[in-house]
Amino acid sequence: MRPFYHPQSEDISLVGVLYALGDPVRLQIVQRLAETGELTCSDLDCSVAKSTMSHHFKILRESGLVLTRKEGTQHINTLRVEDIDRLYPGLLLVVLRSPITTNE
Amino acid sequence: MRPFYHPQSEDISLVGVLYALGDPVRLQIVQRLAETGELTCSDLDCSVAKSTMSHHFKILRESGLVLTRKEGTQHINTLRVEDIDRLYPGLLLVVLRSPITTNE
DNA sequence: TTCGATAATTCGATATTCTCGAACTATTAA
DNA sequence: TTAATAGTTCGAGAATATCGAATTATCGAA
Repeated sequence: MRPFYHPQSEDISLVGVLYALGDPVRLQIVQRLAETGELTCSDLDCSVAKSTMSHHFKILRESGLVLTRKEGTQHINTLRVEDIDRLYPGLLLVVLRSPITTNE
Repeated sequence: MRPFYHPQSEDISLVGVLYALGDPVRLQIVQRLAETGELTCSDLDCSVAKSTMSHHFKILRESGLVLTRKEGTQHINTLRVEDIDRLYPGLLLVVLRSPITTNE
């Protein structure tokens, strides 16, 4: 298993972040992360397959929205709140203000 | 040619808007629309095919970001600033604050 | 009216991306 | 070791994007 790629904050692009947010599953992950602080894959009871979930976390990670660290057998995900707030002030507020989308 | 579909403002979803913004060509269109007020397809010198451009405008329209009206042979596009600002206050500011992305 | 010219959409084919289940890797605990 | 848990990677089929060519719509001139 290769180590995770996390972009430097200067390599985070707006379009990449918006792309990552533009999916109902990923948007919900980000909304729950913002509420709870951190989450593992399996904290989310989701309608999609485990492998798909892994793919979604990869996109969130590589867009710069999420930091993933290993702890034992789990991967713990957190929002890169400071980076995103500094680069795109107001964006996370918009995402949080909207009610959690029940998976459509 | 069927008439254009434009969602009612109550049918505009955050994830749909973010999806529409999460593409470099569409993001640039929105940024330019916000600056110039209105644009036709052919106002944009773009690296993508005409048919692809048409597809991008369709996605912007159906997400609720853009209103398209016919005037003679042209289709004039405007941002639905009031709807978006009311539904997702701060979102357009985030998009505008970031420098126009040269088509990557 | 008919013939271009202009503007943009629609169509059909290929290319890219998404989703899934199965197989695999890594870590911990018995 | 072995089994259990957590998550990734792989390969195939489904969905979406992009392109060029054909089509629709409107306007202005012959």
